[in-house]
Amino acid sequence: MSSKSEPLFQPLARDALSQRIAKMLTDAIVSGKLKPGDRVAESVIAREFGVSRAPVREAARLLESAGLLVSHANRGFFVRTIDAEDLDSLYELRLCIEREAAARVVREGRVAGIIDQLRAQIEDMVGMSEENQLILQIGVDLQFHRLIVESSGNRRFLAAFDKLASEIQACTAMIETVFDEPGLVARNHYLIIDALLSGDQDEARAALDYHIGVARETVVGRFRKLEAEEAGTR
Amino acid sequence: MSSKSEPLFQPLARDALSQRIAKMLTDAIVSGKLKPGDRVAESVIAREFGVSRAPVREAARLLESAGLLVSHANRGFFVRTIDAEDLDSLYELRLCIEREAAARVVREGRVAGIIDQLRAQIEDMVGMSEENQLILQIGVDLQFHRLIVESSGNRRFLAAFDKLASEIQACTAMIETVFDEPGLVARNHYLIIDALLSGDQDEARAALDYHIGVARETVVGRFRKLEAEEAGTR
DNA sequence: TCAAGCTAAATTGTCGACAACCGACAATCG
DNA sequence: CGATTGTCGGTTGTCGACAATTTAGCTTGA
Repeated sequence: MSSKSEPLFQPLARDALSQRIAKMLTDAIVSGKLKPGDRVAESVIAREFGVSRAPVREAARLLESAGLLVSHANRGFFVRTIDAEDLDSLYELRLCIEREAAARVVREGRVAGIIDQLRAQIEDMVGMSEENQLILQIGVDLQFHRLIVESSGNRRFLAAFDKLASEIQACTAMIETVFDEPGLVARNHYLIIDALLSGDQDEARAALDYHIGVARETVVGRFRKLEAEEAGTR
Repeated sequence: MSSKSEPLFQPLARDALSQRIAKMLTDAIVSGKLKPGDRVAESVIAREFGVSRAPVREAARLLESAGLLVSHANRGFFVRTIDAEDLDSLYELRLCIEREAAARVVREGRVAGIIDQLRAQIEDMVGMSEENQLILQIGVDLQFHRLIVESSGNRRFLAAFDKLASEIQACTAMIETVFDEPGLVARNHYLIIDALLSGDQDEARAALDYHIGVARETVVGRFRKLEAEEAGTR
């Protein structure tokens, strides 16, 4: 029964420590338990996890290159603070990448291969919006866009997108209500599907210009308001 | 002569070790002393520099996030191998970023502020092309493009560009003659300047589409040939 | 009261050491 | 002779320790 088709055992991930710590820290950040500007002292984290500082440092460097932490020489790591302008820049870069990725998907005729999965993801989003699972919905939302970028076939697009996505996710986690009408946002993704199916590269670009443009305005707008409030209380 | 323009002494960076090691390693890679696929054992490097493994590891992680090294769990670091397709993806991403950056420079009226510096850099390139200083010319070439991206005002554009640029530089260092006519390549940058001065965003985009498109074809083409040769000898 | 200066505690940068692990070669068995 | 198993050198992952630096609290003086 087991010649070679089914390897019976998975490779049993054993990079364990630094990877696991990185994941814990990531979760703490995107879930908001660690807030922007918070200090992340490696010695403290190491004590809490009951490990030495080396793997914590490793994990922190990982999150630094992911853009979730920043490090100041001789002063350690801090949760990255991000201002509205920076977030806006982030969305602009995302737009550049995603519109060309979508165009590429159309150009290389890869739409058919992913259309079912995309539809299913929209359904998921709609379901989550009805249950007010905002955080989860945003996760699937990013997965939807990631799938498009992934099937563009350009590995650099994907790598850049992944980096952006984690930061965007962390930012949106800081905003209480990201969208007024989550259901509408979810269903708007059908417009992207339509554009992809049209087979016209420019139409695909236009669809993403619009879609991401709306998200950009909404999220950055909320963020600006949030900044203004904080400036007031401070 | 030196009130504040030229600070005579640098702040004597005290992150020293890992930073300096990272720079050394980077130079070794972009200059081709370390070739793609080469092993970079932290213990070996540490011995050579006469330091412990910690700062070497730190530096290696830095270069990893810069895309110059890759790490395999429990096996250490290797100089990143890059195939022609990957390089092509790299140029495509670069194009996405740079064309929008240029459009932004025009849109926000920042051309005047950098035009002199851009011209000077072209002159430098021309000079270097006449002295067959190819590696140096490519450095200034990237500086030219970096200046445009920098003055776009989008910090994410710049960060992404810097990451790309180091990889592109490393790749071009592997090719003996990158361009047949370096002087022509240098002077072609005037076309970009003209487009920027036109004040038309689309013209700026088109200029970079063309310019980077040419570089892309040339470099990727050479790289493909290089790959074919290696496949033959292997 | 508050600012500046000083001391002590905490934290980072670096180090050397040890165990776990990988890859290659030698030994063993069929 | 081929394949599996055991062994060995070298490397990485992790640790605890120490010195340099930063931070926080306290004292001092105006």
